[in-house]
Amino acid sequence: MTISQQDALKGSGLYDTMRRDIVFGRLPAGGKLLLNDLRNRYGVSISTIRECLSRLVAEGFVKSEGHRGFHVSPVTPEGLQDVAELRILLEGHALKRSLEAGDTQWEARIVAAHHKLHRMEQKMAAGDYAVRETWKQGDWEFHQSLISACGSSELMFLHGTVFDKYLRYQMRVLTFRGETAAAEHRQLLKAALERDADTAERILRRHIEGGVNHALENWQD
Amino acid sequence: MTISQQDALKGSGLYDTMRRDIVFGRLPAGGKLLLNDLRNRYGVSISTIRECLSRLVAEGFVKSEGHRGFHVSPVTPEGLQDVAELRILLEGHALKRSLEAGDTQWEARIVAAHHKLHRMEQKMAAGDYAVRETWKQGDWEFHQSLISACGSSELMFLHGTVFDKYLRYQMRVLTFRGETAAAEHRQLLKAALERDADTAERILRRHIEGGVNHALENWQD
DNA sequence: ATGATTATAAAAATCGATTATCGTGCAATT
DNA sequence: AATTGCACGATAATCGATTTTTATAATCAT
Repeated sequence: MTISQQDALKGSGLYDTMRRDIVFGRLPAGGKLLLNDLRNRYGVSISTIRECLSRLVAEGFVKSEGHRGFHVSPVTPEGLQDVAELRILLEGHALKRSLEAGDTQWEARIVAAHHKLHRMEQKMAAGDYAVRETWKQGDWEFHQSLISACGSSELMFLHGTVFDKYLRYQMRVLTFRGETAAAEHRQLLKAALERDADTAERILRRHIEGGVNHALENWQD
Repeated sequence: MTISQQDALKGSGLYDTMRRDIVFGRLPAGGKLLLNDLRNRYGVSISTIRECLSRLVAEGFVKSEGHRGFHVSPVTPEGLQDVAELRILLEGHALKRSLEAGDTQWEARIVAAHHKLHRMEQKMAAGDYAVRETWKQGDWEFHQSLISACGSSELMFLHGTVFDKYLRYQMRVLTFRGETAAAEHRQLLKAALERDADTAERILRRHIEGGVNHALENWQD
């Protein structure tokens, strides 16, 4: 018996879907979130929607104001700077720890993750914009793999959330920055395998700040 | 017309109460959270309880396992180390930024916050254990005030949560470490006012690691 | 007696409906 | 004409009940 599409969107499945919808802009930044609309859109009851929204509020993807409902967190240039600095802080620290502690299995993980990402980057470069989300998924997984030997689950978890907040800003930019980013990913992998923490951190900072500038230059509300 | 005590525990009021109950151990670490019990305990419906739990899950105070319910996040020595390192990273960074950017109003805030904290520390030293929670509230507010000029609301928010996770470990320790901590708070205030970032960060690290060691030495499950 | 299978009870997850709150437009008063 | 108060519609927040899932106990077969 197959699971119907309706049932697939319950519980944590709904949460994943809504978080994605926010990160990838299908629920527009700053937009009002009507409970009835969401109920229709996702085909679940108000209670289930609210449960999900509570989680997203706690993570900062959604804002709630007293008894006046919910809306997607707005995007601002300052917010981008803020989240980017936080990502540099968390990922930079975790990266250092990971390079110190990573074993051969970790090396295998980052090589594998980079390979998957690289394939997506090639498709994007070839103009196949359909893989946009898979591409960014690969991006996420590569960066997570890099820090996966840092030894702190708290840090990994926080980084995952902050990365998605950063990603939301990147997804708003229509022009492509893939070539530069791809080169930085290669350099990052190389530095990681060579356990060159200083270089890795420098590239990471450049990588993130490059994304910030690209987003600011092509800003549109 | 007065607001009844029942109604006071709705919405975000319930959230504050439950988070406090976890941090201060009234909902014991690792304990199972029965929805019916919680409904009776807080006098609200299941839906409201679940909404609140979702938020606490997102923040990491509560764990949820598939369709098998909720339990308070367990405490482990590794978890303490983990959360302490994260606090040093976040608070240390924010502190540096705050010392760079803080104006006179910020100075007034940290002096005021330290004064309130100091009063509580005196009461604790005099044996008035009834102020335990107010004391730790003052602790929280002092550290938040120190970093309040860092310019990043994301960072402040994350620190607030991480601080509470750290605090939960401290509240489990019955023996008193007040004198040492109070001295460190004084040094921290002094270094902050003198804009001596290196000293401030060194004291902060000692302050946090001191708490970790104290908790580990007096560990009890 | 032991392992597998089915009934039963307990708990979680979801839903539809009710209640409380908020925002808006209309009317009344100055 | 402007401002205040009131009523109505819309939306959010909460609840009690239903459905689904999981855990436990009992039965049956080997």
